[in-house]
Amino acid sequence: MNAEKTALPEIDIPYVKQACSNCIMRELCLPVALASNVLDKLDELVYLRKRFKAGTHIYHAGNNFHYLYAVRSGFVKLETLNEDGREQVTGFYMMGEILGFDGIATDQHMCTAVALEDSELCVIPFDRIEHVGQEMEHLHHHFYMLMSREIVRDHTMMMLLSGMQGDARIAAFILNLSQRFHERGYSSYDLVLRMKREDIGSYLGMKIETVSRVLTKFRDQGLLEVHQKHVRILDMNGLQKLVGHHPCK
Amino acid sequence: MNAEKTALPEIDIPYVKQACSNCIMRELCLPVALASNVLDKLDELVYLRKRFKAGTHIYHAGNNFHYLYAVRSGFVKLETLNEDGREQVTGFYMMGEILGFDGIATDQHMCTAVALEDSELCVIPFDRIEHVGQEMEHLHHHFYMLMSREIVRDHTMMMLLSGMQGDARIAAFILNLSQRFHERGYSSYDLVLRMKREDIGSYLGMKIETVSRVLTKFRDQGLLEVHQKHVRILDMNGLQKLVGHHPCK
DNA sequence: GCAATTATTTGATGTAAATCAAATACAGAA
DNA sequence: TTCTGTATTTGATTTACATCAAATAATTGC
Repeated sequence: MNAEKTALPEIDIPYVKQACSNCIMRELCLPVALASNVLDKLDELVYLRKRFKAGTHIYHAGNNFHYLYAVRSGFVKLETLNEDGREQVTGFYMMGEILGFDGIATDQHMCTAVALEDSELCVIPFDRIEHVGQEMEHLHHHFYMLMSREIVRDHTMMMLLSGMQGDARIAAFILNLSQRFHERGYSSYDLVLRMKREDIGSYLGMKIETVSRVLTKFRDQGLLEVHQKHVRILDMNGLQKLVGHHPCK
Repeated sequence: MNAEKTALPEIDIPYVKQACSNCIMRELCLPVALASNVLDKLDELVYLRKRFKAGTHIYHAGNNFHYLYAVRSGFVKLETLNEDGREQVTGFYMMGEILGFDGIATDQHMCTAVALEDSELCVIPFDRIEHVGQEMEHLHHHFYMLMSREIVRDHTMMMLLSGMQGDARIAAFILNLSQRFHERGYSSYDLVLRMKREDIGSYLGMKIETVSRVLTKFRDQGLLEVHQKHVRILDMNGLQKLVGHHPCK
């Protein structure tokens, strides 16, 4: 099966046994209140780590669905195939976040996941999650929660796309990244945008020229400092105002 | 707790015990390959039906999360609260579809669900789903599937919002409704739009004037027949071309 | 039934952002 | 280093859509 070439056979090549119990990302990634005997069980579920070089695919639209992927380090973009074949970015994932939920519906991945930089992901065989016994039952709750969170996030994104204009979209995007970095213990003021302007544009529904212009404008207004992929937030409040303060259609 | 007033206490007033095993919507709603003894179990899980008058709320953003709702008849819209307090429609649900997944993430509903016409919903206590025993384990798979489907649908919506312009959005919206009606055994050519133009506009990210103009244009082009809420598709192919044929930004 | 309210359509005008085009900056290879 | 391709920025023009405004149609209440 052609579609399988990328994801499956490679899985057993560069792998390291990885214990969730020792993982610094556990709090964010699988923050189940786990007794230590349950943690051992979890280690059996998440049984390998895999490295992906920048630009390589984690899975392709059409691949059979087997795994969820937890980002340990790096940055991943999700692209959904449009009716007419062109791709659009529908999400970005950073450390501690889990991707792959798009595959459960039809047992085939509906999107393509691409590493934006060299990344390390934990590979979680989904059928093991589904067949955990009674003692691991609250693991189901955790995955329901993760999926619900993704649904809520997508709704927020839909609102942003249908209700806000360029300035507000970029502001919301920057603030969202800022918060996610902050939650992970990084500065909420100094961000590195791992994706290209093109990806940002695709995600936010605007052309790269517009993305560029808005960023320049924000710089001129003293909201941001921009040096290619590095962005420093100078006026967090100003950005928030742009999002909340009726810059809508 | 004020937020609870709407959803909870009312739940036990006008209720009818409803057996999934006899429900005509089961195929679409909970199409688990069920042995009949398992079906009995299911009947215990989905234990009541409730009527909602047009315009009434099924749940409010902020309500504590307890139930999922399966639409038996009628039409429901989902609204998400924006940063600045205004609401935007993020989904429509018709018979056989399940809503409420937005509540799992934080144990509070993040959106508001409103009946667009007199509707009848099956109320599914979510904690029962989560605590089904081994013999009902594949029910988890089914709910994972439903949630994944919602995620995929939202991604499609994001693509539509960020990548297509007015004409294509409306075309995609009509075709989507058409298909969903068709799957339920209704005509895919004669549709009744239960929602207002305003809701359509909110959902598709355009002003009602634009929605109206596009519909008029489609009528003039011979793609549709429009009589207020009733829409008849005259040229399915033409609509599909509009969606697929690069009418994108 | 009629009046009052609400929803929808149609028209004229303004604007945000796409498009077209070209310059500049940056990154990797020879 | 210089060359080559890619990414980003900046400018001029066009366009899709929002906005403003008003007419028409459909609902709702009395």
